Amino acid sequence: MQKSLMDLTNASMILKLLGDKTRLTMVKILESHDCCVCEFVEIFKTSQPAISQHLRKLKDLGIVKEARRGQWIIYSLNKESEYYPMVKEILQHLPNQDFKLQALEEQGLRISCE
Amino acid sequence: MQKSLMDLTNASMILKLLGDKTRLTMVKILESHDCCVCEFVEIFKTSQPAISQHLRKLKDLGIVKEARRGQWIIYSLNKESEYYPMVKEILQHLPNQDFKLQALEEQGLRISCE
DNA sequence: TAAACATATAAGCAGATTATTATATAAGTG
DNA sequence: CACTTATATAATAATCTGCTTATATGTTTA
Repeated sequence: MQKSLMDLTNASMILKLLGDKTRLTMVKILESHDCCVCEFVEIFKTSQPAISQHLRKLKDLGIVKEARRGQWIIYSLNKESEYYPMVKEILQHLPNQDFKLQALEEQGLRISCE
Repeated sequence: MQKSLMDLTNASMILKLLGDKTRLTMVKILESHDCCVCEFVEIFKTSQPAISQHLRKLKDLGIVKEARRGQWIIYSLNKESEYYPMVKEILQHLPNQDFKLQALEEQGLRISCE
């Protein structure tokens, strides 16, 4: 069972990054659905800059990537990241968060980004 | 492939705990060998209180456990922890750190705790 | 092109984190 | 029992983190 090995410096950086409940939840959500910033703002009931800053950190280490679509910027998991294998395994220990996006949909708030 | 599920609050706490290079290395070392505090002090070239404090945090969340043996306190991974399954998987992505203990042995510093 | 919307960046602050120094506790030894 | 060794705890200082407010950038639309 050989797994992709990463050095301890990088590994601890990634774990610290995921060691924040907001960011960890973001990444878990992105595991099943791409999302734009405004959706995260709704989900986490926090300010847009706070969300942007979390996403920036995730992007800086290559965990997520962004793609502009009109005025929205859609974030997704970067499955090409050298860290993705470990991240994916971690996510498998976490409960699905789809209900959070479903709640948005019921409020009609998800449509805004489609 | 159902894994042990943990809630996001606890998961982020564990990841934050492991998101420190010293602690992550400690846990990786403990994966293959029990260790006492004085060995960690040698390995990390840092102060004894700093090591004690890292171990305290790991112990507080149940990642490691301690056992007194004479004047030494031997730390080991707590495999009964509800978090152990995830921790174990994370460790599998990290390079073996046995060489650190071997270096101690060559200096005759490991014997002190045996 | 001005206004509205979505997002990013910058600056500043409060709370958390980690290391250090000093001291306390506990066990072993002469 | 004094002394040494191993470890823990407390207090403190320096650094880091994450949030807020304010503002800038970029896109769409009237």
